[in-house]
Amino acid sequence: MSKIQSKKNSTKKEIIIEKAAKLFREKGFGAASMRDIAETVGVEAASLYNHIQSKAEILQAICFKVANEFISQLDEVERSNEPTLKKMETIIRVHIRMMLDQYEHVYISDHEWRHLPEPYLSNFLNQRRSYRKRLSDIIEEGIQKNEIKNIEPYVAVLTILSAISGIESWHRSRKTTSAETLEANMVKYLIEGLKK
Amino acid sequence: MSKIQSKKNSTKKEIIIEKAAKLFREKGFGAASMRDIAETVGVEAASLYNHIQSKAEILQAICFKVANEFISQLDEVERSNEPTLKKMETIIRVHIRMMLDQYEHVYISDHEWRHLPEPYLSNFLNQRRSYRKRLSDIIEEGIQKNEIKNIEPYVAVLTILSAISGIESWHRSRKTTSAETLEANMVKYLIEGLKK
DNA sequence: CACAGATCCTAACACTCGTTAGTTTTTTTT
DNA sequence: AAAAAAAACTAACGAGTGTTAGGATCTGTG
Repeated sequence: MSKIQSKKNSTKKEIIIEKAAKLFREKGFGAASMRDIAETVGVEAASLYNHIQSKAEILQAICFKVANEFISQLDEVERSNEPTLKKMETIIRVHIRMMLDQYEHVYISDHEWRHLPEPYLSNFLNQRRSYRKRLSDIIEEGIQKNEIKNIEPYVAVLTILSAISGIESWHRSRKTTSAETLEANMVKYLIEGLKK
Repeated sequence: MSKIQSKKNSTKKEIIIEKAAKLFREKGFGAASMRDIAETVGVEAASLYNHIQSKAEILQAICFKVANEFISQLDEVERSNEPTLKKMETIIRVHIRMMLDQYEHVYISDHEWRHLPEPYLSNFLNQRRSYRKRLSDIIEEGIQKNEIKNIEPYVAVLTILSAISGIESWHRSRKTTSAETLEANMVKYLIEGLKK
């Protein structure tokens, strides 16, 4: 049982996941081969299997790490007793910053989840549905409390999450707009649209 | 020279493109094989090559058809002398309806363009950059004319286009929200966010 | 130093991929 | 009905896929 040196193991595993993430984002999960990944790690393809079990496991690790991070941040927001608009602003900022700071991982979780093997795929989609439902409930509560404008909550959630996921495109651009400007203006846009 | 029966030819070609589009959307360009496409068309894989030149050609046809449609709609809006807010609403509605009516093609154009071979890839990206610049110019003009709120035009464009492209997720859902409700609410959200 | 275990390598397997060649069948034209 | 054209088929190519087996090498502990 290799428990003692698990620190070194997980370190190498993390390197593999990090390099793989970059390639998955650049070329897509299907087009990035194990040999591609191995090359950027500086090793032969077969050697990767001393640290991971399969290509799919890398994708799983990325997708569920991101999902868990979003969920635990939402837990926190839900526990707080802020007004609805403040809650939504916090959530929006969390999403924007995740997109700015962990671009690679969030992008993969957004775009490559369909390559997850079952039962992870169903699991992931259930988590996502549940997450959006919770966001939608926050908005619905805000409408009933007359704190935000009357808008179909599902559509508002869809609009917000999709808008933010588009930051991917900024990330690949020549960045004439700074990250701060981007965050400030997108928050402004998305929050103004919720106000009464 | 086969020009006379070009109608029957392009008809079969269109069938292939349509079936391929469905598969590209479901499984991604890379994961959808020529043999998959052939099966849904009801033919052997090799027979496809009597009507198309390559797998990539199918992707090109889809991406550029969509791009051209958006561009020509934007031409029309630019020629009109409506106020900025009205222009933006028209563009937003065009995008939403394209997403509703031509889901499969628009989705592919949004998500699978990276698999375009050169020089089509550069071409496509140039067209896209130019398109976004034109949208951004409309917003900038609106700000200078004091018709809409002071917001970074690039960020507004990014937000609008990304939000709409998220309708993809609605399309795959159980649709407890009707298309009309979706369009009305998304327009409301995105336009309110632009108003002063 | 010697042993153990972790990590690497080479080689290969069993597929699948897009595409081409060559032939046969179906459809259209004369 | 004969000839020509279009479209289908079978078979195969070369390349690339994720993954496994088995052995070599490196690393750290006793």
